[in-house]
Amino acid sequence: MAGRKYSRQREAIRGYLREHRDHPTAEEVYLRLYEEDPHLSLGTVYRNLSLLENMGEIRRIRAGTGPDRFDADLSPHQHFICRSCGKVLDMEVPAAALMLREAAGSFPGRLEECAVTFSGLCGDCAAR
Amino acid sequence: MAGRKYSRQREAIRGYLREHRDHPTAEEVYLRLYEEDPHLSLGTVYRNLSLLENMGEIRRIRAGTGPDRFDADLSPHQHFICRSCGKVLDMEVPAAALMLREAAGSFPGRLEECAVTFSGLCGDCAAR
DNA sequence: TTAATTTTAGTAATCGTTACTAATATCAGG
DNA sequence: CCTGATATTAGTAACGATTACTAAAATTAA
Repeated sequence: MAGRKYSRQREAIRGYLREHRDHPTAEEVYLRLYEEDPHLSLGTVYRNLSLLENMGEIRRIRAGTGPDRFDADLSPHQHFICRSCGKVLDMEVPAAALMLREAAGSFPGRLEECAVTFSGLCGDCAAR
Repeated sequence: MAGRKYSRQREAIRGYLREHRDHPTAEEVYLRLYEEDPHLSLGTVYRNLSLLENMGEIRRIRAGTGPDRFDADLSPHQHFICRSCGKVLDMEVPAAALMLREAAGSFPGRLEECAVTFSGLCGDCAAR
């Protein structure tokens, strides 16, 4: 598999993301796994998150501001980021697929990706 | 108008963005205006771009990777970023408005913005 | 003209992330 | 089980984009 070797650290990162679907940042993953492995390095977390992304095992969510977040849920969905509390919520917006098709039709190149990110106030924050 | 004073620098930045619709970065704006005003500071450009954004006069485009870009075109449209040459193109995707309405309908908070960014290869880069 | 307030230039600091390097871990072949 | 080639790591330094700081200069209302 392309000269890739097993790594305990990568396995832990992969496992953490599969169990925690709250879109953690690299640092959040690091802090949590550091508790069980005090020799873990932040750079290792960043490197493996990028690796897992390239392998197609996880998705990177580029929050408007602040650090990137990561998601092991590969099903087609979008994200909402609350501008007040920073929470990231999953969104199901079927029209997104339609939009990609509509855009790809008239585009004179290769349209590969489409990042959709909603923002505003989440239910909790809007209640105030 | 909210205790804001005139500034020659801000006027130059506003003017540059209105005349150049190629989605320049803060540094590109700085380098170009620096030629006419060798005392201009990069921090001043960043500060005024954020100010103009908050005043609703320009839009900030968060490119996937790399620095933010700015756009004085406030009409509803989306952007495409070429992953090969970095060029930013305007896109007209009517379904985007539909998507926002669809999402807002079932959302239990206040859905304010919807950032859509396409990526892939532009026409020129795809030709190779 | 004056005085309050905003803005600036210049620089330092911050944040998220990537790059570097020597040491360690994995793993295929003998 | 060794052994060597290669991948991976920890730790730290460096990086790019942006923001924060501060004293000086510009704007503006009275």
